[in-house]
Amino acid sequence: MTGTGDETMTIRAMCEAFGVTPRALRFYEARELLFPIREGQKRLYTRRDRARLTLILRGKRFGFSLEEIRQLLDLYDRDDTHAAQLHATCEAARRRLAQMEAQRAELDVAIGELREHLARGEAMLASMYGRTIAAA
Amino acid sequence: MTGTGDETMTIRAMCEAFGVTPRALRFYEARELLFPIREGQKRLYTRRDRARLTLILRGKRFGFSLEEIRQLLDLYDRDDTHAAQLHATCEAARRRLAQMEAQRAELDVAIGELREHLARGEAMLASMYGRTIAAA
DNA sequence: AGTACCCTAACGTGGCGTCAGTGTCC
DNA sequence: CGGACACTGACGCCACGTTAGGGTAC
Repeated sequence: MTGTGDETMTIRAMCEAFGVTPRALRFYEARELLFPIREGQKRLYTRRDRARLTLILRGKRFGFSLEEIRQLLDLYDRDDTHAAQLHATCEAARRRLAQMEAQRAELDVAIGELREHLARGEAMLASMYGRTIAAA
Repeated sequence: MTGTGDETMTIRAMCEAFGVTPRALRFYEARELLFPIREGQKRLYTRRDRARLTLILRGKRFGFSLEEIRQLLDLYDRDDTHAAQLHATCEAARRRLAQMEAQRAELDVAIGELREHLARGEAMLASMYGRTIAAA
């Protein structure tokens, strides 16, 4: 057994379970997103840390900053009914969703432009080298 | 007259013409993307700098790093026929395009997931507050 | 003398990666 | 004694923003 027999996990076990690096977990702790207990110097991650990390990684996939995620997690802790927390999370999600949709629109434009530029560039190359490449 | 009467521009004029900050122009110079001449301490930007800045900003919209842009600009300078440069640029464009398409796909997935989460969250809020909000 | 513009130098941002050096356990 | 793991700084990355402090020209 790596641990003491209870439900805590070492940093290594956490990394394997969640697919993150030790550096990332320490970083989240420095930013006050995780609060592992200490056994001597070593960190031990509890169920609570695991739940928080799940939410952290989900938030990251949606493009929330760690600071935003921290604030939502804090709300979650302070709110027993989770009503206010849920409300705030939905608001944040709506704002973030709008950003992501705007970002997708910009990305679509950029992709379209780059495709055009690329087509023109390849056409120029073809005309420079003769028609040998045009068929490829 | 601000300048010496030739075709150079001050940093201020460049910023207004291209919609960038002085800090950005100095930064591009530090990274060797621009080479304005000096009149005393002041920078004077030539036609060449303007042409390069146009390409820099275009490259940035496509998500190229400044280092990648610098390499392409350097090729452009060293290659009189621009054949090799055009070839390299097209290769870089193809790679970048693939990245952007992958990013778009990920973004689509994330948007879909976030919409689902949001819908569930709003449904929970509605059930908590009764049906008063559900119709809104 | 003010003020409008220019300059350099250097730190801050976000999310970690990557050493460097030390400690602990087996 | 070696090796695997842990730890704490602290600097590096990218593309600048933002002071801080000083010069120069009108």
